[in-house]
Amino acid sequence: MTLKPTYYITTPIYYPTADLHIGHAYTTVAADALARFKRMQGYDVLFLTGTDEHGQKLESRAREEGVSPQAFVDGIVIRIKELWRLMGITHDDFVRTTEKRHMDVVQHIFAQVFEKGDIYKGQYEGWYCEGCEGYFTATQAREMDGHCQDHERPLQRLQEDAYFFRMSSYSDRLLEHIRENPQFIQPESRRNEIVAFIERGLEDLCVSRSSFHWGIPVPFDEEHVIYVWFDALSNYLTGAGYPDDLARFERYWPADVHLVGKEITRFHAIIWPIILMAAGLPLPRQIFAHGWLVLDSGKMSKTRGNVVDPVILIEKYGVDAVRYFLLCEVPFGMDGVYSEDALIARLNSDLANDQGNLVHRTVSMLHKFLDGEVLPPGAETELDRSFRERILATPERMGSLFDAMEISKAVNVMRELASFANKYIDEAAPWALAKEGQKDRLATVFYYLAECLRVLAIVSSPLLVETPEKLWSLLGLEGNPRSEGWSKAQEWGVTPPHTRVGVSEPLFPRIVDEEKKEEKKQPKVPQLTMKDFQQVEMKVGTVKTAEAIPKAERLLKLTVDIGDEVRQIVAGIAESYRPEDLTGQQVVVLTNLRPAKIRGVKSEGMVLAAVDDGIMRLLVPDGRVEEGSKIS
RNA sequence: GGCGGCGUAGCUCAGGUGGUCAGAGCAUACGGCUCAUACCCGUAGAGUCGCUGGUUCGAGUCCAGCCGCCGCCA
Repeated sequence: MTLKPTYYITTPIYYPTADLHIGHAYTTVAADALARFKRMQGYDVLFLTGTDEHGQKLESRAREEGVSPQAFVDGIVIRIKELWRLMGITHDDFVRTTEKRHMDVVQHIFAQVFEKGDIYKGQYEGWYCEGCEGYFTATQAREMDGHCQDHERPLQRLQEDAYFFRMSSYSDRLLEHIRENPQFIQPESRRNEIVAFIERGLEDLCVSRSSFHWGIPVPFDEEHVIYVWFDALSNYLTGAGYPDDLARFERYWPADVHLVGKEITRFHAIIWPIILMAAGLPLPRQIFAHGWLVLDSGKMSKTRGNVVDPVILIEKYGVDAVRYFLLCEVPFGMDGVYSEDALIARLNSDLANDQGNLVHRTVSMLHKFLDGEVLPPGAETELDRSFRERILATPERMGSLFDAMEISKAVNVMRELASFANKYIDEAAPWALAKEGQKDRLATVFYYLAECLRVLAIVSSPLLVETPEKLWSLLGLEGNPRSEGWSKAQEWGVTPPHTRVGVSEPLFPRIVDEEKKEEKKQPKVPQLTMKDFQQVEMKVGTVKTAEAIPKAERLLKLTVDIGDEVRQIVAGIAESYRPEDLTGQQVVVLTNLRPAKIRGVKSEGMVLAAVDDGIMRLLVPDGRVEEGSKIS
């Protein structure tokens, strides 16, 4: 019997009329990150997702396809589960509303609320369109001028028997609950909307339909199926074992958070709590409405053909890049803009340049300077101390941000640590330490860096699914970062001294946009004035001696007579000219170039040559001229 | 139409209760480094803080009006 605290988190259950897009993936990845974080913190997590498989729309979609509704959804659900597998989603249960266990729950609740008197049979009256097979509200009917545009026919006033849920009598209780529990509906703007909505007064809700049959039958009246939202919302109870497995149910219920898209806040923040109150069950602790991933090209829709398929993105960029983008790009409850360019920018700047390169340069240097071994650290300097404090503060800062649902900010804290580590490397300058033979300092710096990478592996584990483990084994550590536990990231000195690191390969390859690369290759050439040009001094010279420079395939060391002096010049022409052919050759020399050492060889000028596809051709005067002749 | 929110550097956005609040990241430019995935580190922006009035010694920060965008209104 475990005494672990529990954490129950849910996603909405998705409507399987078509494959899911990046927006669905966003919700689920966010929930997954939170679930993973809570597990690492030691919570007994129940992470639930699923599919909402009933309703008229599905019934008619299946009819269009010429298959049964069940066969139709079965096909799509397989693909949804495959998507979650691809994205590394770690749900503990997956509720399909067509499962018997769920249908039993819904009928159980419905009957219970009916017996209590909060569901009653009445007459539904409204504006009906035969083409739409649906009712419109009075407001909608007025706006439509009593006429359905889609089907070009007048709305009919229809009446039918239906069951109603007495929501009206719960509005005060619900309002009170919302006011007393500010965390109940988040973010605040959504809560205000909900409060405003309730304050206008709640009507009873029609919770049965008889115009179609693809749904869960009202237990005592086979003519009617239960309203889809009543059906769908109850999945949160099904997943927790209600009502048969009471031990499980009491352990996990009430849910800690229902993560939902902002478009379905109302169902979760009004209908669902009232269903629970009517059924005598505790309310969930929080409904969190997140924003949307909006396309820069406008709203995502099937008809526009701009639906973003997460599977394709994962194939192109890898699951961790896609997850990172989703988690980092959409802040707390706000909308975020999706574009492939934005994803690439994020991947390159954050993952490849900052974090991936940090790992790669650290491990490469460990091999180069310390033979791949993490040695015990020596004395701690001020620089080391601030680095250590920064490392150890990271998990806690990230943790409290996760708890506040500020996932993107938590991601940022992680990024800041990588950035700080890069700065630490620059300031510690291990290459200089190696040159000076400061072995003790070197050992300390790399021990600190190893610890930093260890912590990064742990704190990135809720966000990413492949890279943290790769990093872990690269660091030569035992086990894997996920099972380390969050608190291990707050401990110092966990890396055993003398650990040997593996061979590094870039964790996140940069995505290079070929077009942009071309642009960079050919920068705009600035226009020079005559005055600019007159600053350049070029003279004709004659090569006196020429010899190869050892270990430098392209370079030749020349001595060139430029009239009043003989200069030593290193020229990158060895691939096109043999030294022995150059003696006596006249060349053009840039003589007022600042002297430089190239491969340790002094060079006082530059020999001009044309380059054609790698072939060098020396610029020579068209006829012999005096050494030192100026070029103008 | 009613209620609510937003409009700040090229881009994405931070900026309790009015007075170092004119900022961060990305992008760009320049400088540095050379361990590294042309990477990293440092420095740089004058952006009328949507517009117009007002309150105030002083307003992105409060008030009014206007313009534009968005959310909720079963």
